Amino acid sequence: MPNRSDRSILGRTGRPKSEAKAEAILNAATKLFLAKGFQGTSMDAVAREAGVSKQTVYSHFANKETLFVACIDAKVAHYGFDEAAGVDDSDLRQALLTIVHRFTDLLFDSEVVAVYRVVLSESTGQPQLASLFFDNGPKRTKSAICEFLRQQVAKGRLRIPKERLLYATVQLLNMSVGIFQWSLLFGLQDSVDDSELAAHLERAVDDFLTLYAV
Amino acid sequence: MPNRSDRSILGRTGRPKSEAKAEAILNAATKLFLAKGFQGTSMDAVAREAGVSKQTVYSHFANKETLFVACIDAKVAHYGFDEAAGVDDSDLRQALLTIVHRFTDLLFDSEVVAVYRVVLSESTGQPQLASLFFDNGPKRTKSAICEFLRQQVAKGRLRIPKERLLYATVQLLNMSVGIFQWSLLFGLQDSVDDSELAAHLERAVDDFLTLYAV
DNA sequence: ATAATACTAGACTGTCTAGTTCCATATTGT
DNA sequence: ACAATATGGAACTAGACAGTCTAGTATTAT
Repeated sequence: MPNRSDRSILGRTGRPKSEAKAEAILNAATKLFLAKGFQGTSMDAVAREAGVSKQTVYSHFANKETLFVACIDAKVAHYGFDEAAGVDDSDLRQALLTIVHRFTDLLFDSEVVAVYRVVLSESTGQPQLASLFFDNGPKRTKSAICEFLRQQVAKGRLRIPKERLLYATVQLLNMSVGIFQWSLLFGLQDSVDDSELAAHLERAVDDFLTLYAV
Repeated sequence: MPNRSDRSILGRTGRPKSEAKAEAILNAATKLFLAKGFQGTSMDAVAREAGVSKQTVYSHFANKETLFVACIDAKVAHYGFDEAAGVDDSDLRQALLTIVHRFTDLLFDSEVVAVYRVVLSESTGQPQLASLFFDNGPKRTKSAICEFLRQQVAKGRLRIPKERLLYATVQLLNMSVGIFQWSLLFGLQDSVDDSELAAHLERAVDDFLTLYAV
């Protein structure tokens, strides 16, 4: 793993590593890992897809596992969800609708679905991978939305006991995903009908408000 | 696949296939598939684990895929969930609690978690596998519980519009699984604390009753 | 220019894999 | 007894894989 960002070391000479190649490798590997899984992807295929020699792959990433973790890491960082903070909350119902729409847009994105699948299948052999994904993905999302709910409680618009804030957050999200997430994960459908989803989310938010609105 | 149940063919002679060996192969394969996934399991390993020659494995199951599907099929058949029908419903809240407890007991069973994981990871390459699992597993569970709710509506104890019965069923189940299922699937924890789960399920059922009780 | 490093192209090792085939032996129905 | 089939054990094919190595070429800082 000391193969990357040696650029910063002073007194370094010779031809520098190409960031462009590193990125090409990462993109190629991500594409293959998400499509074919960890074991289904060979380093030769990564090199071929990246238009690079295998040696170069190993020069940037120590081994297959390192490369895999780097791919997941990059994807998780890319799909951030800290946007619940900036939602206009003048109308609470509308704000919640916006939030759950953003949430499902993220969760039902085909690439995110693929990440879920591949992380799940490799999480037995690599427990730290699951933490890496979970802590930087779902957990951050949950925290952001939980914080929004806490603010609404503080503003006197929701009635949620402090010790139930996390429960209520998960409840809102679980009600929002409905049956869609499993259908997508299992590949039984490859996209969600927009109007069907919108109707579903309205019910979920209304039920949530029934439980917690002041 | 014409390798099995040739027993029924009339005029058959010679040494019959051993059902015991077939079962040993199935058990060994199931164990390995659930622990190491489809690609992570070799037919040699299955033969070794079953205490049987590879030839015998191929004599009972045409190929690796057939064997895999047979394993999933057997597991799904074993973990049936048609028990919602027989629940004593004199006390509705208690009946719902019993049902969601049975549901989570099933869903959080370590072997069921392993089946979810392996089916998910192989569902891209084998879409019919996902259907096999989904139709005979989660879908049957959902139907059983949906039917129970329908009866309670008929008895005038719940108020759920007919077109929302499925929505309400999924809602109850999604609220019940909470964050536990993901933690288990990702291997972040390997069991659920009983009292924590019990408290969670009480809240879920109470919320459900708040929404739908007459 | 020179030294240091990155990169390509490919050969190569050692290991694993699925699937097939051969043959000797075991077990069964007729 | 006999024919038919199952089984064990092992060899074999044909190929994939991760990772290493070499040798030549390209690029860069000094």
